[in-house]
Amino acid sequence: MSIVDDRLPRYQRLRDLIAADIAAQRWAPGQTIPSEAELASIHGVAVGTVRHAIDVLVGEGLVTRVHGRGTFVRRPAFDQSLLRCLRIPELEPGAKPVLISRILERASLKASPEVAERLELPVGTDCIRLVRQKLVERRVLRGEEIWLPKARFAPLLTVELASIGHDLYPAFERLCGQLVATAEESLTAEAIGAEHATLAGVATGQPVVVIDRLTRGYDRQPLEWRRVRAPASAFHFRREIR
Amino acid sequence: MSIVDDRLPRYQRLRDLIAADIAAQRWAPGQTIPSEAELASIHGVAVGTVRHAIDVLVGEGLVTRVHGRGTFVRRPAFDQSLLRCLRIPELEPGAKPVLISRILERASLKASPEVAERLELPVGTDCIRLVRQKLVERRVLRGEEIWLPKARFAPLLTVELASIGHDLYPAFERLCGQLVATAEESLTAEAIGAEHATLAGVATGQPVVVIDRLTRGYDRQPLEWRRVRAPASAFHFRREIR
DNA sequence: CTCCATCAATCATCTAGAGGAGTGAATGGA
DNA sequence: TCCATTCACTCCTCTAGATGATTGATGGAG
Repeated sequence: MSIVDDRLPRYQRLRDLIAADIAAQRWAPGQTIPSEAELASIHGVAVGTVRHAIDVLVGEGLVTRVHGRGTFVRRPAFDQSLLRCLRIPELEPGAKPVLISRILERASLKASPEVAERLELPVGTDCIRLVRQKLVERRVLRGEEIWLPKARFAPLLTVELASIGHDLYPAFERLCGQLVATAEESLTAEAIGAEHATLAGVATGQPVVVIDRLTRGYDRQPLEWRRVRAPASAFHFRREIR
Repeated sequence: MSIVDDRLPRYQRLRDLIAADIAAQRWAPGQTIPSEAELASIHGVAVGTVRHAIDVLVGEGLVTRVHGRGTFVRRPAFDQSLLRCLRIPELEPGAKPVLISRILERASLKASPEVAERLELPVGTDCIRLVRQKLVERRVLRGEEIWLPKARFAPLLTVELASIGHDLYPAFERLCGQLVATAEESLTAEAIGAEHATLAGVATGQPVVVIDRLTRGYDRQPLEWRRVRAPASAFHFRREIR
């Protein structure tokens, strides 16, 4: 797949080798990779060079170091998702709100040109479409339309809806063996059309934020395309510029 | 101001020292700091430790390294601003659109509770309020309301409006000697009220994005609080999650 | 059983170098 | 004048260690 370029510095080549091993799931997410001393002796370089390579991987978010324990393959940080910028209404002070999800539709469909482009598939490829709401205490937090390539996610069509659960990514892993590695998100806002208003839980014409998410596996292929609509009033995003 | 903590590792202390010198404008933005070898001999540490300290500063965006030339004090990257996510309508293909700004109001006012909180000033402190539009070929791109502490920005009240120019931050520097170091931005969306619709160039009730920006100087004090409204249809933001 | 000291494994910090590679200015010949 | 070479300066890569800090497991004392 990815050939290591001899002209690169050693720490870069080492980074590529380790990254390839992670991609090949040689070490599962949450588990440690070999210790720095081990990697140094395996690859015949100094520990400093191994540290440099791992520094790069840490910067890229592929691994995390824990002092005294080891270096761990990291799961992607979905707590940084734009979806986390949707304020959850606090019903009772102190009570932890419970997020429920309700799947309203599940169907096998052919990829439209738009879906095909997003999922990087030929038009007409078999796909799965899920329509889902996220709820907090019976109130709609957001509405979601999800597209998945059927080839990878066929089990989702046949299992009981209840067994999918409220979080999709664990289900991807449990039922279909698909691990999420990265995601790209984009954000726009619009006045919601009648066709989406009910799903998002707002009145037609109200302002909503539209969050698109494309998740990719460790092989960099698209796994899921999702379009989310939520009331604009609930959305608040912050960032720092330096 | 900031006391260097002896318990911290050397590279961290060194980072703090260098950062303090940058904050004190000992080296101007765009200029080099002393070479790694020099810093090592000045502070009596190994070059590796200096490199580590500078690695941290690079990660924080305070400096940039250029191979063979030196390490430079960096200006903040405002090309990452959310304001850059506003699509500029392309009127003629190939033609580079010209951004014009028009100051509609300029006044000296007392800080309201909200303004005071944002600028971290006592309520009632003298401030300057600017109301401004950004235009592309006579079309409104966004509307802005800007608050500045009068103590730092008094010259802006008396100069000719034309001499402020289209970009605010160069004017801050040129006319008031104020350098922008960092900014915090936040984003929400709403249906625009009648009081802001004209400024933002949209009809009342249309969806707009609201971008708040607080800029700070190298002394970490707030310099400017700005609230921007722009048509939601023009806004598009992307990010990657790893 | 609980608490605490010990210990091995692991990452973190730091040193002191050698040699490589990119940059820009000075130099000198065509 | 123009261009290639040289050279000093800078950051970059890499080595081979020593020592410190953190963690989790183990085993003994109370």
